[in-house]
Amino acid sequence: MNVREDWVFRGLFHQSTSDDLFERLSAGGITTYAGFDPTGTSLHIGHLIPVLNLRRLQLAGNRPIALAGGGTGLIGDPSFKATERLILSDAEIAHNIEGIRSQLGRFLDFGPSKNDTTALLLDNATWLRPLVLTDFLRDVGKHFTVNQMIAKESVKSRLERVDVGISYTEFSYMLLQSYDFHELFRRHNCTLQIGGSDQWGNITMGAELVRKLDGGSADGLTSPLLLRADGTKFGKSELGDNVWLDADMTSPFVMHQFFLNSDDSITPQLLRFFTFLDHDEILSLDERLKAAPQERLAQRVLANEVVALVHGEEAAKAAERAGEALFGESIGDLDEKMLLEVVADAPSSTFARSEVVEGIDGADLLVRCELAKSLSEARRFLDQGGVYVNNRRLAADAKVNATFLLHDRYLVVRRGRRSLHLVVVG
RNA sequence: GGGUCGGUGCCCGAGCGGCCAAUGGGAUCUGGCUGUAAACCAGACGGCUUUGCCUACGGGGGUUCAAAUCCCUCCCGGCCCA
Repeated sequence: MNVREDWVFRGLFHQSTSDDLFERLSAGGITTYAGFDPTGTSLHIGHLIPVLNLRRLQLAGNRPIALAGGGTGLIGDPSFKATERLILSDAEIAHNIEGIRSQLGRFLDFGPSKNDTTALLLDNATWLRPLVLTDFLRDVGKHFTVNQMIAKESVKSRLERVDVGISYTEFSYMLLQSYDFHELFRRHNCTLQIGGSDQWGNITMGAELVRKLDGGSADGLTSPLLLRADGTKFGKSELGDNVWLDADMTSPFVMHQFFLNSDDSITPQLLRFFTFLDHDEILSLDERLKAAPQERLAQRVLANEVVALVHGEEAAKAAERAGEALFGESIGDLDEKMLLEVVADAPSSTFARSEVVEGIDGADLLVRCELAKSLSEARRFLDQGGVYVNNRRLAADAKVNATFLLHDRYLVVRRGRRSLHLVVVG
């Protein structure tokens, strides 16, 4: 497999420390690592990029190492961050690593392999925590000059900001990440670190440390950071939440919708970053996107591919069906199982049958479903025609009674385009 | 500590005795258009028992028929002096 061709095609290549790195990766046998901050119990789609890149390299015959930052997570990476990071407790970090561990197995092959490409998951707490400060300063610190450290772009903003500054703790972060590279080189003959372009400074320092401390040769390879058309960070849902890989935190349906709604401008790049589709297929989707953008074929394929990758084929199909039902045909035609699937992510509440039989005022219903903060607001929504029951617009003066019930016990209340609430009659 | 300018709705920011629930911009929300989009257009944007009433313009007190607007005081922030 020609790794260079693939990475260049996909736009995954930003910078590397060596001209023949791709050729060596194509030949296989290189051990590569990428680090993950255990700041949450789950990875999100932003983390997925380096994970999938590790997978790409594994498929090309190299060994990937996913390094959980159980040690560095105690410090916090200051790179391009505006303010000092919150420090997590030992217990939180240990808990988070457990969550991440189970997710990585979906993407990297940890099983035994003939040519030694078995993935590893390591935690840098293993070697960072036992470090003795004086030894570390003498053996490692000596190889860095503060001059080069303060010259790094990644900490520049923090050094310039007298109001927040940067603590000595965070300033030390780059030494620890460099030390990781040295340990991985020493323990596993790991000679390559990959990451986003914001990690370039940290990566090259690590490669340098490997040379100085071990006399070895180590490389770095970075990918461009993924940005949306408006220049903001990619990966947040409409509500501003991260899109998590954990199905309990972000349902497959929501993730599917997230990718389905991708901007035309960024979709070709997403197809390259987040899927394993071959080049011809991606090019033909690019064409289709240009020729018939309203079909959104590229977005559909993207959404299905990513959800299938993260949650499996079945989940991807179900998410697609759910979306079609919710936005396409009348929701009243759905069978009960499908109905519940479509609204699975919506909050729900239970009403007594008697009050539904009596009839509920539209404004009251909205407030009780927490779709309006006050009766005044609820009336506004009704007057503006922004309220729907079972996907049918509710007249401002209408009462909702038993004739509205689906399957004799459900009401799907919607305010505007996307705020849903399920009422279950008990 | 002295002086001075300021603290207005989610944010910015007008208003400087009645016509102020308070101009304008942004954010947000709803509708229209559309591709479950962007852009654009329209409307809404304190609460309520909604042709009216109540609570609001840093806190408290006062003047007045009437205060976000004037006075006193306290708290907080900027700037200048010490």
